[in-house]
Amino acid sequence: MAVTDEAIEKIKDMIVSGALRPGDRLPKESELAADLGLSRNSLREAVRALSLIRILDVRQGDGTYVTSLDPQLLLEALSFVVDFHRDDTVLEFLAVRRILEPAATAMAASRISEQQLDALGAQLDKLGDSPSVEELVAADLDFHRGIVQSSGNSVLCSLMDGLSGPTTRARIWRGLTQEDAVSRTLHEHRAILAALRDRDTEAARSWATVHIASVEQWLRSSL
Amino acid sequence: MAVTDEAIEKIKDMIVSGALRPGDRLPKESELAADLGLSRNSLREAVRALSLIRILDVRQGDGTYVTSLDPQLLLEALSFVVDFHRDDTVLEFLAVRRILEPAATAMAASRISEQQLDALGAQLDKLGDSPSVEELVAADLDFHRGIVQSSGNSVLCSLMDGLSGPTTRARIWRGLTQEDAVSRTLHEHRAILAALRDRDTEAARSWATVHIASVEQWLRSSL
DNA sequence: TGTGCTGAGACATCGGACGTCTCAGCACAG
DNA sequence: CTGTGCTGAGACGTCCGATGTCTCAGCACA
Repeated sequence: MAVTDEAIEKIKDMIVSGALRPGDRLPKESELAADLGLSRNSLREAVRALSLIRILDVRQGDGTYVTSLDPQLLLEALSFVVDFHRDDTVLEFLAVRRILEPAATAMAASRISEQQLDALGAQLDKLGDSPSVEELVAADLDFHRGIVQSSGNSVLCSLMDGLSGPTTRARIWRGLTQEDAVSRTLHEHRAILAALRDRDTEAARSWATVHIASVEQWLRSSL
Repeated sequence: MAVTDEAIEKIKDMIVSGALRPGDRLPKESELAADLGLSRNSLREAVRALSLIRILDVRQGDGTYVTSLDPQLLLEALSFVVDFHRDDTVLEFLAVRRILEPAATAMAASRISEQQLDALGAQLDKLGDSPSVEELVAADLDFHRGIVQSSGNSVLCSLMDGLSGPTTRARIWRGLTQEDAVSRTLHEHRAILAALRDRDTEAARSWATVHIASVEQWLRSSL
């Protein structure tokens, strides 16, 4: 195995074993390189790789630190990966979302706070009836993220964020807005919100399913 | 932004835009470095980072290639990230699995081939009644992977693989095997298989839910 | 025709030099 | 005494050039 790969493993082990804890600072590059028995250049490749997936945080002029290792942070890397997928696998991602989103929405129905409900309502009101594509994409993202956050599972939240990130959604919406989908989407959002307000778990789940399924159906017919 | 980060973005763009396709070979390091306007060392950091998450495949003495970009390959990186999570978030990962696994099992019920069913049955028979921990972990992984593969959604399959990889499962099983969980698990596996044989979507979904929930319950009580 | 050698090309690794950035600590003005 | 601004040490950022190692295509020979 290449020395850089070894270094990646060793740093990983140091963190997993607890020798390095979240927020800890690593020895300076030259020291760490000496400890692990490789050159600074090779070590830097390892550090760079770990920093791309948000394990390490390098601050020029300061030092290198272990990140908080929050699921939220680590799963962010997922969206980077998802960006590489082409249209033919978008459907599969959407199918996964169709499984997760209704479940998350149902979970939220029994846990969401009045405050959150009001925030979601205000957001829908602010959007109006004929938003631009960018506004709609942003609002759609915010709306669903707000709900999933209320599910109380941060892993689930980050996963959904990664799976249906801006890029994916934009790609879908680019075509979708040409139909009557805009008003239907807004209507469905309101229905979901109403179900949440009623604390109606099953209604929330069903509306979320309908919501995703309608997108999926459109996408399937247009590919 | 650092030159290396720019390079990562540029290489990503080249792939996403289609200038570089899966399987394509990149220009040699020195050339690419010159094209992107940075040194070979810095470029190498970018390449290493992208190879860690399976976007690029570097072969010493040959060249650097774009991988197949299969969802399966890319989501492999997920398990690397999951390894960093500590016990307190394992429950959240399990909760996500509790959502996905029943859905995947239900999907498999209507699509799985006779051949696959026989393979799963043979695997269960081979395991016997009192397997070792390692055998059980491996068998458990294989069993569920086999089912999820039959769901026909490769993204779902890779995602599940990443979320409940060897490390996570081993961690859970280490404690779980001390109880009567072994025989109960084997029994549940057989029940799931029977439901699949009957093409009984709902029974399959329910057994899968029960299966995960029992693990979750044990885990929750022992933390 | 098949085997084995060989050299070109590409990645692997290293060590050192220099630039840039951050932060703590000191000096000075208010 | 307090707050501002400078300054220098330390750490990361970047680059260069040299050398080692590996892969593969192509040639020579049996």
